[in-house]
Amino acid sequence: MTKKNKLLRIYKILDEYYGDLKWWPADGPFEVIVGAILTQNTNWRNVERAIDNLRLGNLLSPERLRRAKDKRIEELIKPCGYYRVKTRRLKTFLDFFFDEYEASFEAMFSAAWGELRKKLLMVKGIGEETADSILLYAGQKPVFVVDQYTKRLCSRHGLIDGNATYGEVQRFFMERLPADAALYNQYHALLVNAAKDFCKKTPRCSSCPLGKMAGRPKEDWTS
DNA sequence: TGCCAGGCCGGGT
DNA sequence: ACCCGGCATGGC
Repeated sequence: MTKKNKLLRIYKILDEYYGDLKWWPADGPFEVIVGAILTQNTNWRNVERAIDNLRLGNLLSPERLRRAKDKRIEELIKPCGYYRVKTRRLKTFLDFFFDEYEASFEAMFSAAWGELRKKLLMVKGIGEETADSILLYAGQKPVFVVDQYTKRLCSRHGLIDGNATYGEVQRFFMERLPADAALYNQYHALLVNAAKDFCKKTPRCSSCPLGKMAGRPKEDWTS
């Protein structure tokens, strides 16, 4: 079996198990980006509260959020933690967004995504995962997103080395899968769900839909 | 009750 | 090139 087919087979198993997870389905790009920043090292549940507060405060637009006082934003996003640094990161992104693209998402996403990725990484508060989440989930660019869940599930299943870097894990997927944003979107969501359900510190491998794959030697998966 | 959650930065080796 | 402390709230 080819490398590509093995990752697609994992995908198929998880996709049939979970169905279409529809991460960030109909929210506009701005809400996606706000969520990507607010969820840094934070439970999504708490992020939902913060975003709801921003919406109720009528601040879920680039123009209004940019004008809002830091103190007001801090109060609204408090539930998701790190509220001072995250307020600063939202404002810093907005400065970039207005200065470089005149607050146009179409302009921002029109360039080649590799160039946009480099620019996003220069924005204070946007690292690799946040940049890639913006590219994939807000811009529908074919960029595979990696997080702690992805790394843990992959290393538990012998797909990657436990101390592989972000770029190494990302390349592992992107070299073996077609460059398809819809596929990457669903795949990442599936990996996160599977890791949460079966791949915690006390794993539940017996009920994992990938159970038959667990514990196999690495060569079994990457050859 | 402590540990963890969809990271990132800055300063130190 | 890594390694670490700081950032902060809510859930189990």
